[in-house]
Amino acid sequence: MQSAAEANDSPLTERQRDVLDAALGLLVEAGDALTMTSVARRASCSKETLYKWFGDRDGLLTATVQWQASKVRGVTVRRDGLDLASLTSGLERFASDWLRVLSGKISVALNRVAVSHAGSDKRDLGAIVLENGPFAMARRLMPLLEVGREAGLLAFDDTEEAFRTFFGLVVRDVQIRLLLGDRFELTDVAIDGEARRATQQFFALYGAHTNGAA
Amino acid sequence: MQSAAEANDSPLTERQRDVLDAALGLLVEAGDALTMTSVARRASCSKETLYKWFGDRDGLLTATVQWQASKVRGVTVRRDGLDLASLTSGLERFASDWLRVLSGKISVALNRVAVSHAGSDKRDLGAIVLENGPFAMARRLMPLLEVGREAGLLAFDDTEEAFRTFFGLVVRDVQIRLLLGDRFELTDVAIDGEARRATQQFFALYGAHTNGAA
DNA sequence: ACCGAACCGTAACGTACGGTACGGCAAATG
DNA sequence: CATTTGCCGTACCGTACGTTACGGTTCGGT
Repeated sequence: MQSAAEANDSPLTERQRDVLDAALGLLVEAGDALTMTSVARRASCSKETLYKWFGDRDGLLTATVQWQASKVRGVTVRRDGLDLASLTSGLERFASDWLRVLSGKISVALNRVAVSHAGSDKRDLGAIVLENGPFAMARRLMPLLEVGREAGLLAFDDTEEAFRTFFGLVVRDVQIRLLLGDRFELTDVAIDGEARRATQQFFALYGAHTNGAA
Repeated sequence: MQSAAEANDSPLTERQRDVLDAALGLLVEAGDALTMTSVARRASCSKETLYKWFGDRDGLLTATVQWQASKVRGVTVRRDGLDLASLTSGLERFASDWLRVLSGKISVALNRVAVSHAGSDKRDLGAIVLENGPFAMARRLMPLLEVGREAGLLAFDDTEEAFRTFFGLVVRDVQIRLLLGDRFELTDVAIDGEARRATQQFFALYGAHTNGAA
């Protein structure tokens, strides 16, 4: 019974990607009420095919989450600019993009289902979301922070510590409130404002010109 | 069919509180896999009684969450001290208590189930957790911040804005990582350290002696 | 033209669980 | 003591859903 569900690194066919997109849409609309029947109907495929391709319901969910994760990649940060202005704009763009993704319906739906299944002993969706969420953000941002430090613009001892503070300044209570269903209005201009504020506060805490102690 | 589930302000009997404690324990252990049968067995009561007391499964979950929420109340903040030292220690104790609650198994379990049911159109557990979580923290902390401002120790325009920044500095990525199942080690001394760091950073951003602009 | 693989649509199966009904018992109530 | 009340234990019902099975169709290969 070694289906495509276990070899999750096998390239997806066009049809399979369409099926996963259907599952994704359904996940956003219905949340955890996602049923195999509804996915089959939405994707115009048979349940037998779903089971052949993804093994079981958990495999389908995992493949869906990974499929979405594979889409988000590629927001790379250029580290060619070493002056204060480009570092600032880099951090601001980072915070802005992050908040935009975070407050999107897809992200909220994915985090919801991952949190729901976090205690389970089956395939861990939480680890996938964690890996492609906060951890991915850390992997992309920490090099930028270190470049800023080497350029004498930032001062900190622990890079991860600095990143986590930036995370806190950017996200604050937005994510948990969204996950808990709080109706939240985050326009694009508000997001840009939040990004600017967070970046400014981060410089106030870790900028080399102020106080170097964390 | 107006049972105790609808009049949620009716005082609970000792037996009912025991039942809710059993449900709480089961929620921590099994998460959303909590079944009416398992609660009845754990609490040594009949399912019929559960339905008579709480209406339905959702009512039981709601009552359980509210029961836990009613326990946490009472961490009031004294605002009698107006000097820097007492404000600092007040903020530190606040952050410390908050992180301790946040990283506890019960809080994680409750937030998990609330997030899971957030999209539902039934009784909104998310609103309850939100009300007794971040919002309760805001209601308790914001007066303290304003007292600090009136004493000339803090400088900010928007109290809620200042609170949310404090929230971000304290919680950072801890809660979302816990909810997503990340194995996390947070000893008591680490929590106290986090609280001190967050408070210090908050003063660096909003202390009246540094820069008054947010 | 023929074959087999892949897949669609749907029906069917098994089970878990929410919700209900009922018999018995123990304590309060009179 | 008789009666009512409240609750336990358990059996039961209905349904939703994961999973499987199967007949029919399309399509690429030979």
